[in-house]
Amino acid sequence: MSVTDTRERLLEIALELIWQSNYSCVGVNEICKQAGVTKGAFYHHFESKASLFCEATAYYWQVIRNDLDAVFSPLNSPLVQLENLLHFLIMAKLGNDQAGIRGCPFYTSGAQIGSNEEKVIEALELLSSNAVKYNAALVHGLKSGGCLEEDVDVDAEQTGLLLYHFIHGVFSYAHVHEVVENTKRDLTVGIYRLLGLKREHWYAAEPNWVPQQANSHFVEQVMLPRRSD
Amino acid sequence: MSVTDTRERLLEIALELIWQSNYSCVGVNEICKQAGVTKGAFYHHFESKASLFCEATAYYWQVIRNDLDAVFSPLNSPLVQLENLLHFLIMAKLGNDQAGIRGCPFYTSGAQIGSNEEKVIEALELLSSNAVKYNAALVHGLKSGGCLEEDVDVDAEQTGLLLYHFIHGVFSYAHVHEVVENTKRDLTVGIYRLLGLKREHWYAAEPNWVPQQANSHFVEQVMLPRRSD
DNA sequence: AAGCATACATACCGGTTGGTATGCTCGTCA
DNA sequence: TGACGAGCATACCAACCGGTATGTATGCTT
Repeated sequence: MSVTDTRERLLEIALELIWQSNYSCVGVNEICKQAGVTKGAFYHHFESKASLFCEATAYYWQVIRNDLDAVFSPLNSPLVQLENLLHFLIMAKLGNDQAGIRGCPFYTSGAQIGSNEEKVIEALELLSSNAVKYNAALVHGLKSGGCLEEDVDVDAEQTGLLLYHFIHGVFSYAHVHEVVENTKRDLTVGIYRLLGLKREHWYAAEPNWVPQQANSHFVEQVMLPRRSD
Repeated sequence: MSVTDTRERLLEIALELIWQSNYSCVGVNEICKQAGVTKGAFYHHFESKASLFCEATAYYWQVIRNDLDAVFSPLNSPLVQLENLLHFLIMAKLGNDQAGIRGCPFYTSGAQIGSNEEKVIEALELLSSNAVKYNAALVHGLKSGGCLEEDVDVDAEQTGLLLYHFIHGVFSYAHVHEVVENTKRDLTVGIYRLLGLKREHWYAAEPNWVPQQANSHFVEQVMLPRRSD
């Protein structure tokens, strides 16, 4: 195993475990066990569990921003971008098999970290603000394209934030209650409505986004009970 | 202290602590300490931490359903009900002082409980399904009153669920990131949009709901660091 | 007054947590 | 060839976790 391998492996496993469960439920021991390394290796590469978490957020963002850039590629019309987003969300959170639901690995974790660890909160804020920026750009494109109902006193930035809230609300619920069936439908309708998408554009475009091979290693399966049993 | 006092006190303190933080971060020791009782008393009244949590959900529901019934009183027009809901949410989550943000005490807790403890998941599901019912009733009323944009293929039940997702998304975020300023505005706009509320009814009615005195004891302050430091 | 159950208080338990101290094994370079 | 640091493995730690065993004060019943 090369030098950077162990480190990356720890990051990936940690992400996967936190994704399936959440920060406070995932112990250092469990991470090491799944990664096939010892605690000595862990604390050789990371100074603390929180530190790992910080680096994992950056790592996570680095991974998904490629996908997001593809989803929101300027080559795609705003309507295609929208359908791409929906497709991306469904794939990322539910996966191909639609077996288990992953929450956002970070969304529910914020409240579980000591408030003294400001670095972590900052990392989370960077993540969410970036996500909102993508959303806002989408809104802006749709608006310019005349796809949205007129709405003078609400700007793209705010609508992007509304989308962010809603999306995480949906998946957070789905993650906890393990219901899948209506998730895609609810997600779609909710986003359409929050956008104020004109009715004639509902389900109008076909998504052209496909998961990038480069990320498939990231979604490799790690077997463990979903919660802390 | 009377017999039922200790028990109720434990329930209330536990709720308050979970509210400010979350299930897995709140220990039995901390609950006992804040409640001013010993562990012996705790395990005299509750057979486990999870059991307490179950009873707390029921207790919580019993408390807020009075408020919800007042918010959604048939004496109020649907538009007033809507504004009441907004008012209620802001008051319940942000409080009068707008100092700290409380997440829903249960929303983020689901993922932190052993999956073997099915009872807890059931209790949570009852809670959320009840909330959705209230929302759905509101949607139905607004629709009957002709306040909503026509939307043939989305029923009241589904819209109620969308509202639920969005609301919890907003407060979950606010709770973690401790931002308050735009919460009320975002919440309002998002709900209006998800409802498809006709533009002429935005901000149209005045809420007539006021917090019930009976619940004020429930929101008593408990001092502790917000997260598990 | 005897008997007994309720309502706790105190002390303690095994297991797990995040974190550390120490030692070993390599490849590298003087 | 020998010093040395990077990259770990092993063993261990105090703190804390949820939970329990046992003692005790109080009040009700008979």
